[in-house]
Amino acid sequence: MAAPIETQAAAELLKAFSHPTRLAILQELAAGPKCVTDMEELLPARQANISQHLAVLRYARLVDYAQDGALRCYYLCRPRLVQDLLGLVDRDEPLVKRTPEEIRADKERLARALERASRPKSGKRGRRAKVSR
Amino acid sequence: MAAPIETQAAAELLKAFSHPTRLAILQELAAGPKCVTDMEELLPARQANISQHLAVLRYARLVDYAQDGALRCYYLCRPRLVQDLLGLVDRDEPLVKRTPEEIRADKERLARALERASRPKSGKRGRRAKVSR
DNA sequence: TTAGGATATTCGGATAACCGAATAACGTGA
DNA sequence: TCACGTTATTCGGTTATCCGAATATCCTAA
Repeated sequence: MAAPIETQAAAELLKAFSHPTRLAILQELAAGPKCVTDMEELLPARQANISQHLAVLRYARLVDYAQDGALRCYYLCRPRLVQDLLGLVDRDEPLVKRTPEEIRADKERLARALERASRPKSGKRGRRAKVSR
Repeated sequence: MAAPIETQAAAELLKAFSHPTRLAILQELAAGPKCVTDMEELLPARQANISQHLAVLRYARLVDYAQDGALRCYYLCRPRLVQDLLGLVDRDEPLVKRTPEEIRADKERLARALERASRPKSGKRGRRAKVSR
């Protein structure tokens, strides 16, 4: 069974993504490093505001910067994560619709599986479970 | 060049994910359909609150329910999206660190690429661009 | 039809997010 | 050093989110 994710941390990370301006910034940075003035002309937001959002993204460890003279060139410090996530929200999946019957069947199937997992008594093929690690 | 995503809509979608309780709910639903009382005993939250979060998830079209008597069995109506996203935030990527020199090189490379793309004068293989509908 | 279980909604107060304006901090070239 | 360009931070008002409490709605069995 998949280990439950750390919802607190994960939610904080996702919150950093959950703003149109921040998404736009990440999108721009996915195309290449940029400094704040670059972004000012690419986005419908002002300098201070962009800086504020960059602070949020920095805190979430999604971006970092390299100082180049008076400029700060921002870049994605977890590019895979950002690109994959942008890709995910971009694609659209057809909505699933389920009937009560399907749900019942699904629940029963799950219940049986849990049964089996919690009571592996009928051990043909000995006790030597290969521990997952 | 990748089309820019609809940041407004995408941010709204991501906002639905950005709460620990909602993430936990989605995680539970990823394991199988559940009704509210099921979740009450799985999560550290009360009925009304869970219902409120479910309303948010419903509005974001992440979950739907099938009525079964007095019960409402909730399920993921975009299971791929939810599972992939949960998978993404779970894995951790080493943080990239860049030097100003790398950044400069990166910017130059990008600039040259844009040059090439915007000035495709040297047209061997004629003008017949296949228009994308 | 009514009681009771399951779920949703409304309300209100607390907290957090957001953003513009002003200003601070920093780096560079003169 | 100084002025200026670039970016960050602080402040304050507005709006949004969150959650408990109370209550409403819906369903079913008796």
